[in-house]
Amino acid sequence: MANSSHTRSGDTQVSLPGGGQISERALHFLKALIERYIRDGQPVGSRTLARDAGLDLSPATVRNVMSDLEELGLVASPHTSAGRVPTASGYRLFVDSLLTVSPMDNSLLEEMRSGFAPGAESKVLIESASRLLSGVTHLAGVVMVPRHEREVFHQIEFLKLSDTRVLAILVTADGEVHNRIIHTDQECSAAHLQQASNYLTGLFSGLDMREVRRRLLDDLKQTHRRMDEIMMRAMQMAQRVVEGAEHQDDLLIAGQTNLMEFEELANMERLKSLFHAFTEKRQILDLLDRCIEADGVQIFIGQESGFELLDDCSLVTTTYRVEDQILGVLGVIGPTRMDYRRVIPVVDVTARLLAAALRQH
Amino acid sequence: MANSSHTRSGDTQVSLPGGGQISERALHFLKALIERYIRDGQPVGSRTLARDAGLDLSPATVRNVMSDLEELGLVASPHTSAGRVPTASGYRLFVDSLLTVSPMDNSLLEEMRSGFAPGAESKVLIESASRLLSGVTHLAGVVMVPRHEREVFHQIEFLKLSDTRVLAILVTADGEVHNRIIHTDQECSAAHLQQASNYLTGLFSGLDMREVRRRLLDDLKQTHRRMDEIMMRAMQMAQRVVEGAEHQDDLLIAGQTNLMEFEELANMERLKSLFHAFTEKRQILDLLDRCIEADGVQIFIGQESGFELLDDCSLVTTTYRVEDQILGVLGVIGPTRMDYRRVIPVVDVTARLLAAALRQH
DNA sequence: GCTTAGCACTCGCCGCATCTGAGTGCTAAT
DNA sequence: ATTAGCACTCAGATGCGGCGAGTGCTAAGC
Repeated sequence: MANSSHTRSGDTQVSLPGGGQISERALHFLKALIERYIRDGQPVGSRTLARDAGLDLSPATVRNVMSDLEELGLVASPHTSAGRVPTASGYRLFVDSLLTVSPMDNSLLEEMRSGFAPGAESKVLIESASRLLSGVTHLAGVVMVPRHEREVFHQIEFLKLSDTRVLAILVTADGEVHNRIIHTDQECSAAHLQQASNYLTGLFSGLDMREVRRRLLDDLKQTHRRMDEIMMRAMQMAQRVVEGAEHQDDLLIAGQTNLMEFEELANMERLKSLFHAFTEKRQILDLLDRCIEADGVQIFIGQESGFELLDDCSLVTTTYRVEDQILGVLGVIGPTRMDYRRVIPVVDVTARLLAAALRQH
Repeated sequence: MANSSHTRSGDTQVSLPGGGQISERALHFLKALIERYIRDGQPVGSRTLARDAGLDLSPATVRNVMSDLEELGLVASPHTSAGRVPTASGYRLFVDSLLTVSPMDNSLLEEMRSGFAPGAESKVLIESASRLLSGVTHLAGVVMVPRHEREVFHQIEFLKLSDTRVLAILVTADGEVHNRIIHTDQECSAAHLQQASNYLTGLFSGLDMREVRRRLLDDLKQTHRRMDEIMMRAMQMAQRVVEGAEHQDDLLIAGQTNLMEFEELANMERLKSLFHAFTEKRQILDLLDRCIEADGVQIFIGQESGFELLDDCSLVTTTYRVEDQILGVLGVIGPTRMDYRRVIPVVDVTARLLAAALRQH
């Protein structure tokens, strides 16, 4: 066992994150194997790989190398007489150091760019983004919409609907509009409402929602008597609006049905719970939340998501931001066996396009 | 062949919509067969049916009757040595004349009633309805939301966002709020906007949207010069709002994943296209549109929907209305083999509860 | 004249054995 | 270090016999 590694001694050795050593050549084979497996989804045998790798070596040699890769836990064979399949760690290594992302084809870029109607509302833009993601990659596209917390208060307005109902309209700096109907016990005149909205808008305009919420609470507590009654009521109404808009951060998913195409997921049980999670959204949101601080494209492979449902899935995400302010996260969900080379640039570009479109507000 | 019908001559004969004759007893068997089939989804054999029907007849007799039913196209056998399965016409006859809907259990009624938060916004109520439908029946619940056309204009308000952008808020009589951001070439002062909204609200309040749209068009054409410029511009803005709100009639679907439980639909191809139709919504909407004039609970069985995707599905719908005004359609989609006895009252009650909740506006 | 027992028959399904082909690991030769 | 050769493994396809559920028909029974 002193040297079971089938590696030419002259070959460059590379050390693995896991601690092992691996030859350049073995990595080359791993790359070829994964690319092949991504292409047609079937275990790759030594003969095929020998042909694929372009190194003019015999299948027997390849077998030796594959045996090493297996020992390192980078590939596995579903059963004795099948080829090899990448493991999660195999994919990990692949995306981290082997992957050469293909630059994006110009016509596709153009197509994607035209997917965003310029000047549209942010909600529409976000829908476009998720539709594009799923359409172009044939996977499920996800976009987490701006967390309300990070939005900036712009103005608030009250509209009398009837004697006891007031419509509050909260406009944020990015042009988003939130409505809420408030039932009041006391009647408010239009003039009072106007006054209230002017007051609040002056007070909070330009602050982010977290700050607004904080001040609202403080002011309500402290200045209990100093304010006149109308302003007091205005503050109370404002609080209800702001509270109602809490946890507005939502998730848009498109192209879920795309996932039904993949045999590795073609299992009713799994699909059902997956789709269920998609409609519940909560868990997916939590997951995306974890990506929000990261820079650049993030990839979760298989169990890395720490979320059993997505064991056979990968998640490719990135943040989109306007003026260094992170607005949200977008990406795709698909089987671990997805075409990372193509998917990664698409996710990246979508984020940039979305950000650019949002910047126009 | 003069009399191949295995029917006691003393038995009451009933004529069928299709033209044939059938004995009361045969109908009783049909009913038992369908109920059994709905229960456990497997072809029903003569022995089982003999036991089930409670008539103390031998399997042989039952076989004769079943043979008649088959001749009439009410049941079919998947293959020689399987039992019988209801056909679409069988189900049709069943729901039309054999079905005894079970009165709704009180605790369920209570549960459903509490599913509607009193005084909530109509959007929330509609969501509750679709969630309830799918939750209680374990099928997919659909609710078509009020067609904007039929809604009644209540008030309109304009809010200045920036120099060139105005937020238009359209409130309908049922408390629904529609926003739209309008880009204007010319700057509008807050006073002008106030004036405009007063003017328009006075002009259109109480009219239904169809009427509003019509008048808007007429007035814009005819009174071209008689109005001052500000009002003119107000009308133009209003038109853009109303236009934008067109075809707002939308569809809410809940519990799609429930459909994955049924083996008769457990076919990736079919499921995929079904789910696709659910996200596209267009076709389902058209279908529901056809139910809008009907009174009471409507049932489409299998191909009756005229919509290939739903060949193995049934659709149970009813309208919900407030003060004799039809607001929309709701119901469930599920496999033809669904428990109509239970589903029909649920659909019915949901419609009533939703209507009652909406009436509070 | 219905009803029913009896019987031959059909046919899907299950388990079993067999065969094939792809792919492996090992060993010995180059 | 590489490779040809070989024995071996194993999933998947194919074919076969038996079983059981269910049918249709016929003839006997009430």
